[in-house]
This record gives sequence, C-alpha cells and structure tokens, in this order.
Amino acid sequence: MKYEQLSTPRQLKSQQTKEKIFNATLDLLKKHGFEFLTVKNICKAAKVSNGTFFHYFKTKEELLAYYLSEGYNKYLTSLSHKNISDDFKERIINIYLYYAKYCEETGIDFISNYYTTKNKALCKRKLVESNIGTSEYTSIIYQTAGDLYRAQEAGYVQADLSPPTIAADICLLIKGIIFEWCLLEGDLDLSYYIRKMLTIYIDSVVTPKYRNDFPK
Amino acid sequence: MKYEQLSTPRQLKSQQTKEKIFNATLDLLKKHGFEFLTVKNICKAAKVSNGTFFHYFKTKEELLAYYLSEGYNKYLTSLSHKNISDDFKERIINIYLYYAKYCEETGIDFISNYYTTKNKALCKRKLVESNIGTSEYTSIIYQTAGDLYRAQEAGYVQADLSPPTIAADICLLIKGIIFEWCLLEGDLDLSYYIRKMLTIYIDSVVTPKYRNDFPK
Amino acid sequence: MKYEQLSTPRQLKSQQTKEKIFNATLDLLKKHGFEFLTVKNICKAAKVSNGTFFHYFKTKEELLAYYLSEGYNKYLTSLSHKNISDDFKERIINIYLYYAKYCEETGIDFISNYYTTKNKALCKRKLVESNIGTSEYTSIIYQTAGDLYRAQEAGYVQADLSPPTIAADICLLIKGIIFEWCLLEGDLDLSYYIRKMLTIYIDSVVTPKYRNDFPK
Amino acid sequence: MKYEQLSTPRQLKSQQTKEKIFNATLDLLKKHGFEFLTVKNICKAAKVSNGTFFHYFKTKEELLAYYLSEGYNKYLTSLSHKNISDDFKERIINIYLYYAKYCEETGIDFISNYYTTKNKALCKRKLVESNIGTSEYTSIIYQTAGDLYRAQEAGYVQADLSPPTIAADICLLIKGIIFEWCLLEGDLDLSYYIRKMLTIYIDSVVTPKYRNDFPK
DNA sequence: TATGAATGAGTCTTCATTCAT
DNA sequence: AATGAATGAAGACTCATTCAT
Repeated sequence: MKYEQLSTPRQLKSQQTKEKIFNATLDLLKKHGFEFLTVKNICKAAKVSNGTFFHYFKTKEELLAYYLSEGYNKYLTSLSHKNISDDFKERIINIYLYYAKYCEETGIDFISNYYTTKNKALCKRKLVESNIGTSEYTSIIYQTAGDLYRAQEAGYVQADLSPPTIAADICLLIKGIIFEWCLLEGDLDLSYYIRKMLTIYIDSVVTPKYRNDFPK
Repeated sequence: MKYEQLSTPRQLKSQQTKEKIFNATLDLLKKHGFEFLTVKNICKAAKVSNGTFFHYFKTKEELLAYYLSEGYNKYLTSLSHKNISDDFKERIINIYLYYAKYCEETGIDFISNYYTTKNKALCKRKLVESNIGTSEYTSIIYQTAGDLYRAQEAGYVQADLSPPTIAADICLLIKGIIFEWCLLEGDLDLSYYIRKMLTIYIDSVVTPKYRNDFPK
Repeated sequence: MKYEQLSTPRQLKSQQTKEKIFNATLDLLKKHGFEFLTVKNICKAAKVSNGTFFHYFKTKEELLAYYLSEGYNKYLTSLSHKNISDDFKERIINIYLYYAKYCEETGIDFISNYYTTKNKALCKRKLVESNIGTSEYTSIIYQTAGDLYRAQEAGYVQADLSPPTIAADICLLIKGIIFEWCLLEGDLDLSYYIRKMLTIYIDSVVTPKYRNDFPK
Repeated sequence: MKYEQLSTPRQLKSQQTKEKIFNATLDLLKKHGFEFLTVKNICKAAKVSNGTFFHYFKTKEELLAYYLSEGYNKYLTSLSHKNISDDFKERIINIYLYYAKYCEETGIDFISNYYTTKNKALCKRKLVESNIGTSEYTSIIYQTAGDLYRAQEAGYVQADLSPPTIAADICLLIKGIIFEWCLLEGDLDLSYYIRKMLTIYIDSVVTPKYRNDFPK
C-alpha cells in the first residue's frame, strides 16, 4: 500500500479524497452501525459530493470490499509483529487472537454483515472455485497449515493427520465463534473463547512428545 | 399452541388466515431468501391483503418470531424418538445428529437464509432478552444441559464445569458446522463433522471415570 | 371501460386517484414535454404521494402503457361516429384523419417517444410474433382491409391486388408521415399530408370503374 | 473537411484524438444503441479522458452533429457513381436505391438507433434551424430537386408543382420505408419498396408528355 | 493538448406501516 | 375480520458538465 501512494499533488489529493471517504465509512460504521451507512451519509460525513463517491467507487459494495481489503492489509502489517513462541499451539492461537482483534476493530456491524452464508470470501474452497482471488482466510489458513507442517515434522502433531484438514477445522471453529459473537451482538469474549476452543481442539491432535516438551 | 386453537367458525377462519400467512412466509423464504421477504410479497403469496397482515402481526418481526417457534414445534414432534443410549456422549451427539437431519430435510436453501447474524432465534440469550418466545435452540440446550447434569451427578463430567456453559459451547460448535455447511452449499458431511467435533469437545470435559466406564 | 367503473365509494375513490395521476401525466406531457415527465413531477402535479404512484403503477413504463391504451380507447369511441361516405377512398382517409387527430391530442412529446424503431406495437407482424396483444395499428389495419375487400368486390380496386398488402402499404405511408411530423416537432399539417399521400397511393390502385363512379 | 486536415505533429494528433472519439461513438451506437451513448462510455471506449471529450466537443450534441456530417461524407464518396439515365424518374429512384444500399451496408443496428424522432439530422429543416451543419438528406434533397427542376423545364413535371416540395415528399416516403424496415428488423425488401412507392408518387406528378416520351 | 477530480440535481423505485372503511 | 389506499422518507445510482492542473 505504502508504495502505491503517488507523489504528484494531483494524485495525492485524489488519494486523500478516497481516504476521506474511507475514513468516513469507518467512522460511521463504528459510531452508528451498518444501517446508517448510506451513500448519502458517507458523503455528508466525508464532506464530498455524491458524484465523487461514485467516482471512486463504482458501487457501494465496492467500497465495502475496499474497506475490507484495507482492513486486512492493516491487519497483516500489525501481524508482522513477533509471534515468536516455540510452542506451535501458542503460535496458532496467536494468529486467531489477532484476527479477533481485527474483527473487533473493524466493528461488529460490519462483520455481522460480512458473516453471511452467501459470502464466498469466508470459504476458501468456494473462493478458489470462483477464482475471485484471496481473502483474509486464505492467508490465515496458509499460516496455520505452515505451522502445523513444521509441528508435524517435529513430531508434535499426530502423523496420520493432514495439516490442511486441521487448519480447515480450526477455521470452522473460528467461524463458529465469530458467528456467535455476531449473534450476541458483541457480547462474547472472543479471545477467551478462541483460546478455549482452539486449546481443546489442538490438544486432541498433538502427540505425547508435544505434551512432554510443552507440559501444561 | 394447542389451547389457542379455537372452535367457532369465525375463530377457525382467523386461525386459517394466520396459517396462510405463515405458510406463505415459509415458502417465500425457501424459494427466494430473506431479502425477498417483504410484507407485500408475503401478502401476495398468502393471497391476503396488506392490512390483514398487520391485523395478525403487529410487526414484521413478530411474524418472524412466530415463524421460528412454529418451526421449533415441528422439530420437537419429529424429535420424539427414542434416544436410549446409556452413554451421555452418545445421547448428546444423537440430539445434534437429529438436528442435522432436520436441517437437511428443511433444505439448505432455507437454512442458508435462516443462518443469519441477524436471526435472534439462533441465540438463546438474545431471544430471551427480546422476549419473543422460544426457538429450537432453547429446547436443544435444555435437553443437552439435562443430560449433562445427570452425567455430572454420575461423575462423568468434571465437577468444576457448568452444564449450561458446556451446552452453550456445544451449540456454538454446531452453529459453526452448520454455517460451514451452508458456505459449502451442502458439500460437507454434517453428521461426520458433528460427531467429530462433539467427540473432541466432550472428551475434553469428561472424567477418568467416564473413560473407564465407556472405553474407546 | 365504462362498465368497469365500480360503484362502491372505496373503489370510486381509487378510480379517481388513478385518474388524477393519469390526468397529471397528460397535463405535464402537454405543457412541459416528455423530459419533464418524472415520477416526482407527476406526483406533485397529481397531489399524490410518491408511494401512491407505485401503488397504481408498478413502473413508470406501466403508466405510459396505460396512458396509451386509454388514449386508444378514447380514440375508438370517438371513432364510432359516422364514417358514412360511399366512397371507400374517403372512408379510409377518414380513418387516418382520425388517427392523426388522436396523435395530435395525445401530444407530440408522447408520440415522439412512442415512434421508436424498437416499438413492436407499431408493427403488426412483430406484434403477432411476440403475441403481446393488439395495438392501435392492428385495429386500423383491419378496418382498412375490410373497406378494401368490399371495394374490391364492388370492382373499385384492381383485382390482382391484395387488400392486406394495400392496407400495410397505407400504414407504412402513415407511419412515415407521423415520423416526419415528430421530426418537425409538430410543424407539419398532418391532415393535409395524410389526405395528399393517401390520395396518390389509393388512386394508383383503383379501377376505371371507380374513377367513373366517383369522378374527380 | 479535407482542408481542415493539418500537418504539424501536434495538429495531427489532435485530429487523431477527435477521430478516436468519433469511432468510439460509431461503435457504441452500433453495438449498444442511443441510450448507452453517454459521455463517460464514449470516453471509455475511445480511451480518452472525460475532459478531452469536452475539449473537442463543446457539448454532447455537437459530437452527434459531427458524427452525422461525417457519415454524410462517406455516403457522398460512395455515391460518386454514374447515374446516367435520361429518365428523371429512374435517376431519382437510383439515388434512393443508393441510399438504401448505404443503409444496408451501415447495418440495421446502427440505422435503427439512428432513426429516432429526436435525430435532427433526419430533418433538413430542423437541421438548418439549429445550424448544426448538413446531413445526408440535405444533399439528397438537393440532388433530387435538381433533377426535378430539369424535368420540369423539359415539360415532364406538372408546371404548378414545386420541385423542393416534391423532393421533400419523396424524402418523407423514404423515411417511412426505412422506418418500417427497422421495425421489421430488416425483413423488408428495401429496393422493392422504394421503387414501388416512388413510382406511384412520381407517376402522380408527371405530365402526359413524360408518359409519352417514356412509355411503360 | 490532455487529464480526471469534482459536482449535485435528478432518476426510479422500495417498503413497513397506518387508517378509514 | 378484512381490505387496500395512502404515506413519504430513504435507497442506490446517473450524467453532462466544469475546472484546476
């Protein structure tokens, strides 16, 4: 993203306008929720004309997509922190705790609308089939699977299990928790549940060796 | 419900009209999804006037609530099966296998539209708060919790855990699976996943005594 | 139409509202032209809410269709006047003079939009193919053909010509004139041109006997 | 036009840009029709910026005017054929048979979109009023009128008729035929109808002398 | 010459709900 | 009990045009 920022004053201003719209969206979503997120309101909040909105985004949906990918990028950068535990379980849990943080920051209103049965982005397999591209889950699953492969090589994960399958199961679990979080309108301790459920699940796939090397 | 069924011809007709609206809703939801479910469309499908709708339901939301409790009733009747295992784990798994069957029979189209973040019926707590009534989950949770209480008394479930909490966790798990099933457009072995995930989860709450009495 | 007018006060009012919308449309079209004919303006002129408009007409297009068929009906009734000439040429010319009157009354703005290359209603053959129903031309052509058949039997029309073909030719001629009238934004003496062109054309299909019986 | 073509590289590029816009317009009109012809779409198709459009054409209407005169020029060149009959009727018919050819070559899709009631280019009088320039009809009418003048001098056309009026009538006739051709989606023998209708019309304005000199 | 950011009035349409009959 | 006429705010989106760069 950073490198895409252009330098002529013209392009800079354009960039800023798009950002104004983006920030207004973010603001509106947090303060008033999805239902308040109309094009008109966004424009008013961004102090931008109606036409300008559609100059930058072909469609309201496109804004939301942009919103998401931006958020995802933010997430990625913030994730490039130290996730340095030796314990692969901790590492994986950390990944999802970060995702939880991202969801919380994005705002439940948005996430609620995002967690739809129709949303192919939530489903890696369908995403690939409809070759739309990548989504946040794609990358998370890859990371998780990577950690699992290494753990399996180290003899920490049962040899007869497939890392991708485990990663997919974990994703399913996470989706369930996020879904519940949405249902409860945010009234659920995401971090607590993620840690709890992942612990139970991962404990069921580790080897005695793991339990020995990382007791309790 | 039964006691509300009235017998004078007038009341009978009233009952029928309400049912017409209900059936139209069901039909519409199955065939066209939530977004198509406008009052106007319901009335058209039910061959009933716009005003009649609001005579029977103060609000569109009220219809939805009614709708849910009805679905629940149907489910309950079909559930009146024998669930006679001694193993509480099996009993609980059975409950959800039945629910899976219900989902499959109802059809993925319907369930897909039903599994919305907005659907309070999926969330016991919210359901109570908005005192709309009961839903299928309410009763399932009760049954599950009941089995867990008995299992705990028998020393099969760790004493420091709360049956309602466990039941809620299980529900969360199930929702995640159903959600994934919807995402995959039915291309997921519901029964297999339910058994797998519940086994992992329940195994994490049982006592050595249980493992002893019900080995493997 | 008349017999469809209903009598309960309720239905009467409904009828009146629809008429208000219709009249407003007519008025707007005449006074300000097609471009001014927006739903909003119609509602304002009819002193009716926006929603009411869509209660009566599913779509703006539907209003226009209604507008046309109403106009056509008016035309039909007004046509049921005496067209009593013995001279079939006069009879036919009269038919089209009436149609001209109808066009003028309907307003050039509307007709201009109606005379589109895409408008199947203008083309009997295409109309039949797409079995949409009837249009004003259908009935006019039938009338014309009828007069021609009788004239042919009386020995006034050349025996080797087909009345339907002649009728179609005449229609083509009329469309050309109306089209020109539209192009000239009304600045064309419709009646004069219709009489002139039809006279030339019909004179080319009559027999000496006709010229003898109806000299000059 | 020719004299406007300039030679410095800058002017050349300017010319090319204008042509790009022109060709895009042509393409769009053929493929998608008038309604799709927005400035934005034109620019996208021409791979030119929005501002550039308004640099070359003060207004969308001006483009359309330019468009027409260009089409006319093309027609003119293709018309540079020999039309050598002595019979003025044949000469006139020939002119329009050429026009028919032009229409057929241009393609019915294009012509269908062109034959709009709004298209001032179809109407010499309006064209002059809005002083947009010339159109194909202008030149055709001039040619026709020229032939008629000569014919009248030779005593072939009734002395009390005005050649321009006759020419205009013929044009009207032609437009009607082309319009019908469009309505029938090309399923009309243009040449046949043109010959038929013009013959009938012209026969109604000739003198006995003509009939004598050009029997049959 | 060429760009494209910005405008904003204007488009049709939807929808839950009220209320007099 | 049942009707359906009426509401009107709100929705997303279009488009020719201007103008600073």
